Amino acid sequence: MKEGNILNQLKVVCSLCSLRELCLPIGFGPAELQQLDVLTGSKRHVKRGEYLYRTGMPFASIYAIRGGFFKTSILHEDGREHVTGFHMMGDIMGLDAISTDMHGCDAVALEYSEICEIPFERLSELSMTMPVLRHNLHKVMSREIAFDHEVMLMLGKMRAEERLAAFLLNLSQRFSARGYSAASFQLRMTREEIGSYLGLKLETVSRIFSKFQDEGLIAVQKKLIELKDENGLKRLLGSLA
Amino acid sequence: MKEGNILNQLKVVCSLCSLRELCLPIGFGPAELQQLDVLTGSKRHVKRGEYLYRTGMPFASIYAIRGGFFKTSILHEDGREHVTGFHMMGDIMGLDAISTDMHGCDAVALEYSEICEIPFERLSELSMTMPVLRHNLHKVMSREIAFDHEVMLMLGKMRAEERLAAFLLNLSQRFSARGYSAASFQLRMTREEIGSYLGLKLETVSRIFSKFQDEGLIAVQKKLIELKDENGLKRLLGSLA
DNA sequence: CATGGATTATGATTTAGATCAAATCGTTTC
DNA sequence: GAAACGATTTGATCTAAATCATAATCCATG
Repeated sequence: MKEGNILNQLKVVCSLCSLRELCLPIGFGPAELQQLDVLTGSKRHVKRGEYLYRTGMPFASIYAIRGGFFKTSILHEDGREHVTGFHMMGDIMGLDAISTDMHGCDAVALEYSEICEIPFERLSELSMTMPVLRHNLHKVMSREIAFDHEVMLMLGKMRAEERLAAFLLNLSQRFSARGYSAASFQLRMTREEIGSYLGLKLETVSRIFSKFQDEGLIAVQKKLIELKDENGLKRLLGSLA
Repeated sequence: MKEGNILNQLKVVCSLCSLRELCLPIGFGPAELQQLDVLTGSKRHVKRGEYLYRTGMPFASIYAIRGGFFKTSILHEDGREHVTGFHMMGDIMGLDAISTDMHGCDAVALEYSEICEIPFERLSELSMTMPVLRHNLHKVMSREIAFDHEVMLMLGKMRAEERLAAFLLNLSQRFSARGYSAASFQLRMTREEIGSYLGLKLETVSRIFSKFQDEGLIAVQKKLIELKDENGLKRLLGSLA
């Protein structure tokens, strides 16, 4: 890792740019940064409720979230909708579309959001000459695969309470990694959307929030969640029976 | 798509090599094929029950299955195991490990298998100068992400019978794509492993196999499955209620 | 700021699938 | 080839979460 020191210096340089720091984590030289600027030129904002892309639309770009909150969901033939993920600042969306050249899910903003559009073909070409960029792209895709496997474990093996605990802890950890409070945050999605993501019904989500509150694990006020006993939630997760 | 004709010719050239055709789908020139041969030099065989890799082992290579059958699974703290996938000839395993430089799941051979080990760093470097290889690598990773989302929909929204139907149709389709019979195949995994993958108990899997048989949808003889009414299974999948 | 449509909370009842239990079938081992 | 073990099938019972139902609350918009 001879590059280590240089990378650490650059970390400071690009600390203000969420894309560089979070999406395609740091490690570029000044010349490379210029190229990246060209790449990430196209910024867009998406209003609450607006679709960033829809199933079936031709794929050309992936999207890095600069700020805001999204959900992605797939639609089954019979009309059932399943929320496949919630995405926040620094996350990259649209990676699932590369294989088919067509978006395979819908992406909706759950609040006013700003994204930057990254033409995938250009990114791929750039990655040719920029080993760090290439590595980061692979890392981002790989992380999504690994995370999806965790979600499968959750959907396939956990009980409702465990799913909710895992969900809250994951949200907390992600907010925390972005510099926001780990203990207190605003939910951007409805109980129904949480339920859809976790394979539960909204009533079950609501009931368990109430139960967690009664047990002193969290405090719920509509969409504001406070984690009162993080370890309690973790214990709930790790234990059998 | 000016490359189209060339690619089609090459398709024939490498039609005998499962790796080239299926894993990193076709599109290489003769010179590039030589380089690929260097890359894919390391072949290994894995006996039934043997681990190809385990959670926590350092990541260096991804693995292309030349023949045989694998399952991958993750272990929860409390001992619960969840099967995250079944993998056959042409599939690539280990992509989830790139992000952490460490394998995040176990890969076990369910029958005698042959794999070829692809040092990821070298593949990544090669992809620098071989646009088609680069594109295919991205496609393979993207396909896994998209497929995982389908699995989430299955685990989160489908009833037990629908999951089994989806599972059987997916297996059938994959065998078919590899030149085997779509209508008749041998299961390599136990009812318990199917259950683990689908978020069901082995008794439920067994009961539904029996039910499907009674309804004339399939014929089951231990591990040999015959799809008697593919459309019936598809109907089961697409319908509400 | 009033009105109507979402969203949430909570209770009563139902049900799909889990759990518990036992018998059968297969296959590996000694 | 008998013993032992694992895998499968099938039945009876139980339970976690779904469904149905109602009320309360929120909040979006004219």
